Amino acid sequence: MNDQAHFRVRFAPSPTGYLHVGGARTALFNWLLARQAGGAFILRIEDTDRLRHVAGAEDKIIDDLRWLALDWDEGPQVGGDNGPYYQSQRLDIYERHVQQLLEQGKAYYALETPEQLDAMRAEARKAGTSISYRRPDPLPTIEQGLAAKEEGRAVVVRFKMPPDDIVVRDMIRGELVVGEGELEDFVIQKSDGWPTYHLACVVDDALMKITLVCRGQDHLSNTPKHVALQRALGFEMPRYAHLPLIFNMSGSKMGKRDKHTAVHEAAARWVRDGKWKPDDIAERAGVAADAAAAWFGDKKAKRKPEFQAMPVDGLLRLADAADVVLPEIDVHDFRASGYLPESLGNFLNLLGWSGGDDLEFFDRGHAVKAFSVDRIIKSNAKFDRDKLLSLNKDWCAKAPADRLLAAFKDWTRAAGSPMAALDDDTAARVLAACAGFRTFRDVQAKAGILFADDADIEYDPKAVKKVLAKNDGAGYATLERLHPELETVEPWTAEAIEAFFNETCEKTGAKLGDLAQPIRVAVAGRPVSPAIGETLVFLGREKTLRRIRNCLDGRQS
RNA sequence: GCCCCCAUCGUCUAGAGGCCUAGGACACCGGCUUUUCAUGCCGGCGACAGGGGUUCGACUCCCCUUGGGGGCGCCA
Repeated sequence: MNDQAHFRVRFAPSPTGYLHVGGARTALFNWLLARQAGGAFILRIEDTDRLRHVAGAEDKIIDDLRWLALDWDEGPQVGGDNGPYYQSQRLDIYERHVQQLLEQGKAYYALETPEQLDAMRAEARKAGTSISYRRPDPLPTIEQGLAAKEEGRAVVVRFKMPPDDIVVRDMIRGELVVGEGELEDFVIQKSDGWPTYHLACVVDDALMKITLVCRGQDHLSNTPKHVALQRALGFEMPRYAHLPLIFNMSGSKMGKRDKHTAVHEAAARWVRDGKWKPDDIAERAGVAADAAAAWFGDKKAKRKPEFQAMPVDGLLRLADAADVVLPEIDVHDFRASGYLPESLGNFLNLLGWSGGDDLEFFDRGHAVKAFSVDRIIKSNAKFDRDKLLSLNKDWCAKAPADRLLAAFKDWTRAAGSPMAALDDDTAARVLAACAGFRTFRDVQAKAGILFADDADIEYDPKAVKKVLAKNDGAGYATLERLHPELETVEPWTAEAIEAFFNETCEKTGAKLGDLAQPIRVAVAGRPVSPAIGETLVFLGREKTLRRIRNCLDGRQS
């Protein structure tokens, strides 16, 4: 019991953008561990990189964690006894520890210039070794370091790596031994006085009494450094669990670059097909015309930094205009695409962990009970969106109606869908009429046009040809015939409308599709919509008749 | 280049020496249901990276090769 009360884990994101799915998985696993043990889950913002910091990113991360229902016991917004929880507010703490190491001779001021460091690295590479920094002999004294600082030179503090073997016990990977001389003296304080990740992380984990550090495997190689620091500072060593990484299906890293690449490929294709001119693209993306011309005429341009730096809103406008669905990378992207947090959480739970049974569809409650570190998988995983899509479909199908409705309303508002204005009852009926959808975007695609302005209808030429124009305009003839009859259908309900269609079929010997499809194309512009009765009810009689009329009036000979 | 980690269907994974004719899910293919698109139901295709050991017996243990990944920053 006491043991459980002392169980403390943390999630420590760096505010350089939205919450990445990999980070979300790490957060989830930590949360699961904490809830299961009855321990504490701490959120700490690692904002020690002033250059890469993105304004407002921490709030976005916090928002996405909340959306995923991963609540924390200590951290931003909730406080706690071990704060502050922003590293940028803990500089005095780090300074104190750096001074301590300095005074004890366990760290020293290092005066090398970037050029000297580069030279050392090149030399090490040639010599076939991975340690490049050579400790100066004799070491600069504290006085010398201070004096150099006075002169305005860039001075950092390096940790003096002790000549010991370091053993890290990882709960997932087992024992990891790093021998003497395999680690170099790394920087613990930058020349601007801010701590590096290694120092800040070790100090905070200790002061925040973290008992288990569960993080991405990309930190595995750093861990021996952390252990050495802990020893030097007299800290207790937490337990470690390094999670496998998550990649794209192609095996590439899931990064925000993927979005740029997707847009670039689409835009370049459109330029090639003559659909767009670089000038149009420049305008939409809000960039200089010559830049756009250079980017989209050049296959390799997508790798250029100027292109990668393209502003996000411009990117989104482009993607929207080009009908490109950007690959989802961040939690935020999945929100925008109309996924349920339940299914994203469920899916992430399955990446790098398995319950050992065939159960794949489960809620958080089950996850808390079933989760365990020894069932975490060692190998990296690929993020299969198809599987997520399928899982989301199942979650939508099984979610309680009120829960689904609430999530749907959130989404319509965020997505700026015309369905955002619907009352609850209608929205619920739309959801029911689209049953079988995979994401809310599917609902939008199927029924959104019914609630949009008439002018927003884009008639799909293929559908018009096949359903309306074919056979000497048989479909148009059907519209002419049904239009007046639809005026008299009473009441205007799905049942009555369906009954009307069925009766007409019986009378004329037509098949339902012969009647419903022309109507569907006329009112939706495409051969896809909910069942014909519901479709027309959502539209209302007036709009139905008007759209059919408009369609007939706009008929091309 | 150096150090480290990993390795079962296309993908996520089950498998802790005989339960394996290697199981499930997604994807894919075929069929059925269906007023469109979906959904749903039924069936099918499909893997132990290669080579050496250890053992009466290896997907399971060991070694090598190959492949994938990470680290080697005044990024985290």
